[in-house]
Amino acid sequence: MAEKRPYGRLRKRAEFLKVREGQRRGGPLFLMETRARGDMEPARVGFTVTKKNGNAVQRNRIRRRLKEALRVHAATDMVPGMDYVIVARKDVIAVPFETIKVELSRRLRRK
RNA sequence: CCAGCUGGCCGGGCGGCCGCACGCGCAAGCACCGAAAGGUCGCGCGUGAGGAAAGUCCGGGCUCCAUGGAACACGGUGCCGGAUAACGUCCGGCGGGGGCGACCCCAGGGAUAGUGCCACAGAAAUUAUACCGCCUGCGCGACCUUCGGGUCACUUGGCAGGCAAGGGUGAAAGGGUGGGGUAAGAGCCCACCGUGCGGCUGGCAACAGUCCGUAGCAGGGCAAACCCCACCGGGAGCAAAACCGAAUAGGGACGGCGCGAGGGGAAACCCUUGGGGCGCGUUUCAGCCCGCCGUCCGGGUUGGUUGCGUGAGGUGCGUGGUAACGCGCAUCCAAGAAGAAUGGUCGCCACGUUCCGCCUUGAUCGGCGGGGCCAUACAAAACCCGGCUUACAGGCCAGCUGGCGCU
Repeated sequence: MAEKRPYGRLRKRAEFLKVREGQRRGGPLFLMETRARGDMEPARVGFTVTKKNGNAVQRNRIRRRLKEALRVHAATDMVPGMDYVIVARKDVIAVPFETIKVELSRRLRRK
């Protein structure tokens, strides 16, 4: 009842640093870091878009496209008890939206 | 119509579907997360990036800290007057420069307060100077001689002196033009122009003047070189600051148990007291260690809340002012995140661009129809305002200037 959304967000620097200690999954468009917390609470996800990816407008757009793709398509692919950090690369801004959705889903399901 | 100048404005629109943040209303359970503080979950409605939100270059509000005054140091500003909370901003003037003009540009105090710098070229660059040149005299050459000199030549060179007009160098060469003057010249003298100083007139002032007097008058630049003069300036910043407030470690107080010493008692235990322990011979000095439990207090980290948007506020009208702006009245409330909301996707249209065909025209322009492309540029609030600077696809409006044409 309290939790309606199927996943939460990472919001604190300490949480992000924790995930870095976990498993890393490379691939196109972005780097994915994952770590099991050891409980069965809903999955949590965070986005990292560094300054290398452009000015504030471009960084915002990258984060929002990833966020939206995750929400509409890949939310159910995440496993409870896991934390995910998605480190974006510049291509995310130009690639078709469909590509992001497919790639997100594929990488999340990979073990 | 063409070319241009100035000022102002916009910076896509409409609609599906799925979402985000905040506010308000209703609803909600002894619900959930959390140690607490506090937060989360439903439905509806409303609101939700910019002209630069940017760079963080100035100025102010606000917060905390500091603070007796003054001077010095350091930093900043720099024609005058005004506006303002304040400014390095704005407005109106002044001066200088550019443009036919509308108009634009200026880091625009002081270079006889002092110190310093100025490459190359040039004779000389701030105590100015004399290369060529100009002028005078001497001398020299040839001839004659009564040995005193005379005549011719006047060219080249030499020596002594005078000059600063002309040439040449340079970013800059000691006012300019004309005349007098002189061997030749020079403010050496004169007239006019220019300049400095003093006065007068106008202006609050910067400053101006076809006015008067006075000085023969010069000394180029650099003060974003030091400097001088005048004025201004406490420091740090919303990660400011205030409040609420775990565990653990550490601090303090109190109580109990324990430890050492002494005393009492048969013992349990009670009373008094505070020092005691460690090292391998001992003593001294230095060093190190001194427990466990409970309650309370204060500080304080993770965390949370506030700060946080009614303000130097917007709009309209009136009014004072050349203007910046002030005043009065009415009216409106308009983002508030915190790994950071304002989005994703689709459709239609506008706008733009390009191609083709037709019409029109001398040609361009323009009009109509159809197709393709892009779906815009720059750039996203981070406590809040006033500015400056920089970036920007495309477009609109107003006023003005100079041409050309027509009436």
